[in-house]
Amino acid sequence: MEQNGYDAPRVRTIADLARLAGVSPGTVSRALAGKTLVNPETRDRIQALATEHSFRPNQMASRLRTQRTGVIGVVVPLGHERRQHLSDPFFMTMLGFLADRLTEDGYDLMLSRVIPDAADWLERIVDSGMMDGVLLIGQSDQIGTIERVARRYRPLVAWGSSNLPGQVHGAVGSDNVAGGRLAGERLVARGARRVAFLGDVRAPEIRDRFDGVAQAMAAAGLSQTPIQLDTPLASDLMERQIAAHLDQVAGQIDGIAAASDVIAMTTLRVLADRGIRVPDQMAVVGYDDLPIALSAVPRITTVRQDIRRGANEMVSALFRRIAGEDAPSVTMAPTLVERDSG
Amino acid sequence: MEQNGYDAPRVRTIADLARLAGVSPGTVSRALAGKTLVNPETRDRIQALATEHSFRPNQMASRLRTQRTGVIGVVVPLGHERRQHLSDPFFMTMLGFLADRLTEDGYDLMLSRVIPDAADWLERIVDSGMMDGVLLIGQSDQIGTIERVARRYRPLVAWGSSNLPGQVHGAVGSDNVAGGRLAGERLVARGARRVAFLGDVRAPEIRDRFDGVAQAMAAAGLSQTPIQLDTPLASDLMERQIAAHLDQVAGQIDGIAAASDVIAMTTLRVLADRGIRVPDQMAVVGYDDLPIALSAVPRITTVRQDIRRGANEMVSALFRRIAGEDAPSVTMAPTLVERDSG
DNA sequence: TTGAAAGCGCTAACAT
DNA sequence: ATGTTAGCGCTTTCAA
Repeated sequence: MEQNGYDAPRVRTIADLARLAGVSPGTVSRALAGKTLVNPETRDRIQALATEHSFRPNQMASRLRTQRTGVIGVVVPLGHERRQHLSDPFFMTMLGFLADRLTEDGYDLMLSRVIPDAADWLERIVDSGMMDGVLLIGQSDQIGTIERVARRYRPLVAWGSSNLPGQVHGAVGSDNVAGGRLAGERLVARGARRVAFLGDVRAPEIRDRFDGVAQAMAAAGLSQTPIQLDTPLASDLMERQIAAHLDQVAGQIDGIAAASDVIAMTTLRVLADRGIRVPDQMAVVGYDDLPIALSAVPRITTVRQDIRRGANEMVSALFRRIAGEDAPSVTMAPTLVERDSG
Repeated sequence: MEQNGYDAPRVRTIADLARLAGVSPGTVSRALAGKTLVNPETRDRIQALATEHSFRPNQMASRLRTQRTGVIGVVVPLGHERRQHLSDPFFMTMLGFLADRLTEDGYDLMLSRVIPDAADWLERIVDSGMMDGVLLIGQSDQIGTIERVARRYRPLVAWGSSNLPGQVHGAVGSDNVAGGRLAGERLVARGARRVAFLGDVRAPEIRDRFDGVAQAMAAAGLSQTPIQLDTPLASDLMERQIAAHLDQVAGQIDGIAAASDVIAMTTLRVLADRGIRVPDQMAVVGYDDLPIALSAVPRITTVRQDIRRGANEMVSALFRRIAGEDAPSVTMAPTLVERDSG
């Protein structure tokens, strides 16, 4: 079509198409939306015409009119850990599952990576009029902000804990204390008596994991609390930092609880460099159960969070909230995946 | 504010705010946009009022009016490999860098994961009127479609090769043949004489890498072409498949070129299970240089693609195209990162 | 410097 | 079953 060199003016609007079809814009709108109140014949004719001219209605206009955007905002707030990059495997895995699910349900996904220095970072997002709902991956240290906004903006669900009394925003998360306990118990069962915890406890979920490990140690009658050692998230720094930490506590520990599989994997790497055998001389337990845990040498024993299920729960809760229903917070139980590292 | 229990009706529109300020909507619009043609005093007064009522203009309306969306679409087409999940580390790393850069430049990022079964999947996206430009991560087997759309839709840049004669869409990629050659040369230098290539050559970039490896082998005077072995992308399947492959060619090969670091890492895992020492008995070279390559045991020798730079080049090219300028395709040279696995 | 008014392109009453 | 009309909330001429 349009091979004559005299291009017909491009069909850009419903009005254009209506003129071409000899009907009114309203009819075209109905026909394209597949509504029942149009004569099947006109509907087909209009749809054919639309295809022929590869016409697609302007979404911006449609969304302004219907006040329904078909977009879900997925926001990653980077609080205390500004250096953290979006490519963190946990975020990415979560994001992947969210994208899968939202796409299936016909929603688009708008991604924002925000460093919450402006006090109204979340307001800016929810009040932009650009999305039907917002999903937060991680609450970081922004629970106050999140609660404030959630008080008046319902379709908001966050990944993270829901232990706040009277909490109004929907939260989906796993029980990090229980997860930490699982890790601690495993280390004890493997004969560890003195363990180090690798992770930055300024993040509340990491703090919970640490507490869980400590509880397990105490329950086993070990008087010492775990040695907590910070780890930066950036991968190049992480290895050096972990190496420095481990050299410092060399000989004093026989077990390591890592706050994530990424940390665990880097730890294995550092231990291998030092000729320390895992798990014989040092038991290592990870957290998350990302695919890399399975490909590491040795395979990483880890506390599994069901990220796919988490993503699905988040989306389901959000949809319920968009529909005006209530959606309770959900806390999932972590499980221990026993492999070879500890 | 609004603590009296009689909430003032929420200020939702510019008209609301105008009424409150005793000016016209036009003036509010100008004031909020910080335009110069408003009296500084009225401007400040209006801005203060907006802050007080935490008013934020509706983006949908603004964008419809200005015909500028501030949104860049990032699209991952999953062609021949439908099972591939968005959480593929390469995609995710790329996405992370793109998000960083786009956020910096004040754009929002709309993510679509499409399975291109409908012939007009890309048209649907670019004609939605929802974005100012589109970035494609990977061309999959959709070059035809991409070219067709790019012919009339300029702001389109894809990650991938640009070897098509007369290619009209902008492409940013690395030279996969050269990369494959690098891998092959390294294996030869390490004493490998008979190598296997692990990767699915139906993807054009993987095919190029295979060809590069083959070229290197030939240049070294080795008559045998590499044995090509398919690998599924799903992580659980991948390990079993690789194990089966390697058992089948056991004893016949002394080097492995992996199409990605993920494949390389899984390969190391399988070799460790079989007690095959790397690199002494088997040299392994990866591709991409993802963070995991550095944490693997042993550290993976790999062909590095500068993903961060790639992301930046893509965005820069896209912005130039949005501005109506021309942006040539760019091909980056891969480099060899020598580590321990091969 | 500000106001009035005309749309951006679409949809949904309402009317026919 | 289809047409007419009035907006969605904003920006931007044009006029004052």
